[in-house]
Amino acid sequence: MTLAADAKTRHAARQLERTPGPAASSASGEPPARPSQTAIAGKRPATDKREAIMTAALELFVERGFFGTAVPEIADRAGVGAGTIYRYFESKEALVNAIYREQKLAFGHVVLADFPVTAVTREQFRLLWMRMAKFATLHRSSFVFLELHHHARYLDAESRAVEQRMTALFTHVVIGAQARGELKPGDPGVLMGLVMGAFVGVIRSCVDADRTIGEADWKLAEQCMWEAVRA
Amino acid sequence: MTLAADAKTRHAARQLERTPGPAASSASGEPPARPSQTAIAGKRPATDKREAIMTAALELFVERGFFGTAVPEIADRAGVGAGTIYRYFESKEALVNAIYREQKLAFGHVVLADFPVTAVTREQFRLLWMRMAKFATLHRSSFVFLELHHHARYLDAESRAVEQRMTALFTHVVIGAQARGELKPGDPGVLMGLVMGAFVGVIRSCVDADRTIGEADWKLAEQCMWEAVRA
DNA sequence: TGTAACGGAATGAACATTCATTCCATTCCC
DNA sequence: GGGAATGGAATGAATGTTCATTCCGTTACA
Repeated sequence: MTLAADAKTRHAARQLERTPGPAASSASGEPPARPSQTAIAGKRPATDKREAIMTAALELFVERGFFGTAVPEIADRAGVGAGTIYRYFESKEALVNAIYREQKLAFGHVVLADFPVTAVTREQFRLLWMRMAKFATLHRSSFVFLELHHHARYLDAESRAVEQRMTALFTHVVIGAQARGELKPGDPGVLMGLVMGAFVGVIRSCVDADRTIGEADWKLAEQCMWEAVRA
Repeated sequence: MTLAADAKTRHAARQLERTPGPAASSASGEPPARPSQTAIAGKRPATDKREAIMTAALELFVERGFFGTAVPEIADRAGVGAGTIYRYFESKEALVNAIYREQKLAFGHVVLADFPVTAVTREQFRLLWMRMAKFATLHRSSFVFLELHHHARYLDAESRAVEQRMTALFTHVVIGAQARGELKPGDPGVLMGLVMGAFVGVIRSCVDADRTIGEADWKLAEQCMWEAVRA
């Protein structure tokens, strides 16, 4: 079990990508015709509008929620016409799904890149926590966005799959560590919920108090949560 | 400091109620004329419609979110006409605020009633956790609702005040315990965020996995989180 | 000049809220 | 006691607004 878990995690970051199964790529991501794509090099890619739209939408979804945000508002903030959004995304729903996947994968890559599969659990835990902290600090709204849309009904199957793959990876790490007697026994889901929830709770407490989270806060919290889950 | 905290908590549950300050009672809660109210005794109160509306709305807000829920949907589920809702609530926004306050106060009463101010922190912690668990188990959607709307922009000043009063109470307990050397030092907000977040995380992990949370899960989680915050 | 990208007014659907009407428990009058 | 009158509660079709999406005239580029 332990070995399986480690093997599963070795190329963890890579495994988050879409499974190349049947009917996998048509879902709802891309518009009928993606603009320009023109030059192999040079020409600044026309995708900077796509990015502007995604950035604006992400911010607004965080501020007001999905249904609370009007598409023309997104267009305004992105500095494009309302119609332009539909050149890049099939619908508002496709847009939120594209953002979700992009951010979830970005999070996965930051957190899981070169994961030290052979290290002791104490070090793995510290690394995971601190990488999550780094991501959450650098991309605060992205992190809040992911939390907010964690299980929204407008997420499609592919977006849910990205989430599930990530959860599965963590679960294997936890089960392995439990088997080695380095983590408390008990339902792995509960332990992970505890840790992830606590992490979110720290961010939320600081957002609420309009305070920034310092390195010291993160270290304190990390120490606390390690003591929470260690065997 | 310790004494202040204890004194502040002695009648904790009572302190959550609205401060009778100026301009406090006109906000947006009640309809122009509350129906019937007819008999001093006997006659079943016409408020069962009000309750039906609030119950239906709470469920739908949890399922679909505030903006994702249409008022006629609420009316349908409550078994009343759409117009009836406006006899009891000034607007959709007033409705969600009424629900928020009701549930937040209910939570506060369950958790803080007869709080043992003189007990050692270990026991206070266990009691708080287990009472929260009780509330969350008995009123799952109420708890999810409170989490979901924690900082929604459509909450009015009074609703936010209810939330703040509760946070303030907890903060005093934490600061007192820290002063006595029973909890880890550090920003009380971070410690509270850690614990509350972890609590929510456990619930979420179980909702996600479509699993019910047993007494054993709650005890494990409680033990974990005590070890997280104890000095 | 021709082609593709763009903007933003136009469109139709869905929404929150209103209001003219119905319903019914109670009161009043004989 | 019985029948008519009363008025507040309830209703749901109607209303005006807002929204996601489309459409087409304009712009930018090759």
